[in-house]
Amino acid sequence: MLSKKTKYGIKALVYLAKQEERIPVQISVISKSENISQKFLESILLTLRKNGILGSKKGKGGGYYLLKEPKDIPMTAVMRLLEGPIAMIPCVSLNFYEKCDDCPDENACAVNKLMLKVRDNTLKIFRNTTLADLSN
Amino acid sequence: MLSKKTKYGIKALVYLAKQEERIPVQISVISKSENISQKFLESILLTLRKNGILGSKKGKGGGYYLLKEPKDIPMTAVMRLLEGPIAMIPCVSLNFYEKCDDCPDENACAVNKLMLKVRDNTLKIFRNTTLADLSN
DNA sequence: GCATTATCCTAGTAAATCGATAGGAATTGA
DNA sequence: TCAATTCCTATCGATTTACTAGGATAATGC
Repeated sequence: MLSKKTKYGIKALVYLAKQEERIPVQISVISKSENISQKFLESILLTLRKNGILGSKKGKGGGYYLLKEPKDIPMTAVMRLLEGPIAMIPCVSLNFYEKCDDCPDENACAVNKLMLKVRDNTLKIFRNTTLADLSN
Repeated sequence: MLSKKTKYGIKALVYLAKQEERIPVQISVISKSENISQKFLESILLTLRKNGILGSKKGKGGGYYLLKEPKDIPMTAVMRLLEGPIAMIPCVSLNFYEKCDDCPDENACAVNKLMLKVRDNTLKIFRNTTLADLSN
């Protein structure tokens, strides 16, 4: 299940991508437009900034803005930041790999086999979708 | 993230599918073979039985067995039973649809658009994969 | 400089979900 | 009757989720 954090984060990014110019947009503006709790959105934008997706400016006329062009922001980056692993199970994750306690042999595991297929497909979608694709 | 419930459920089903004959297998046998807590597995097999995937027999020589041939059990059924929705967000779910509170127009929603694509792909995999495919 | 307007940062918290566990009732076979 | 097994309900600690609170910090404009 996609968390609200990720959902709101994507919506905010799309909102920023749709702006004509890359000038700072205040949290309050985005939160009102997208019906997101302002304080919650604040924490989400903060992590996006800390991880190089957004830039920010403090004080009057401040706010958040995209650091790159929307076409250069793949959804893999956004998903991994906000949601965590793209795989449904750690033993098939590229970036968050972990061995299963109960499983003696991954190659013989049916769950591994199935979830690997799912991950491959999902990954392909997120890799081939950028913020630009979502904001048209 | 795939829950342990689903993971264990799939493993148990694969174990049963691999049996030569459709005779009852005890919970304790499966739990030992697959390294699953017996009590937890018990509750999982119970829901699989209550939903027409497994049959059971009580008393000595009792246990659980598949009610259908592995090739006739698609992963969609198993996933929906144990994990719930296949979609990552309710607004693109076929069997567990729910409208988003914050979203005035689904068709204009970027998250909806993206997650619909993911669901389509994942669904295709689960539909085309049966228990038989996993137990070879 | 000082007030205002914003982000920055750390904590906390209520509710839900997860991953079990406990304990006994019901049923079956020998 | 007894032992083996599933059936069923209830509970529980830990973790995660979706926020909220409250102030620190920085930039702007007068």
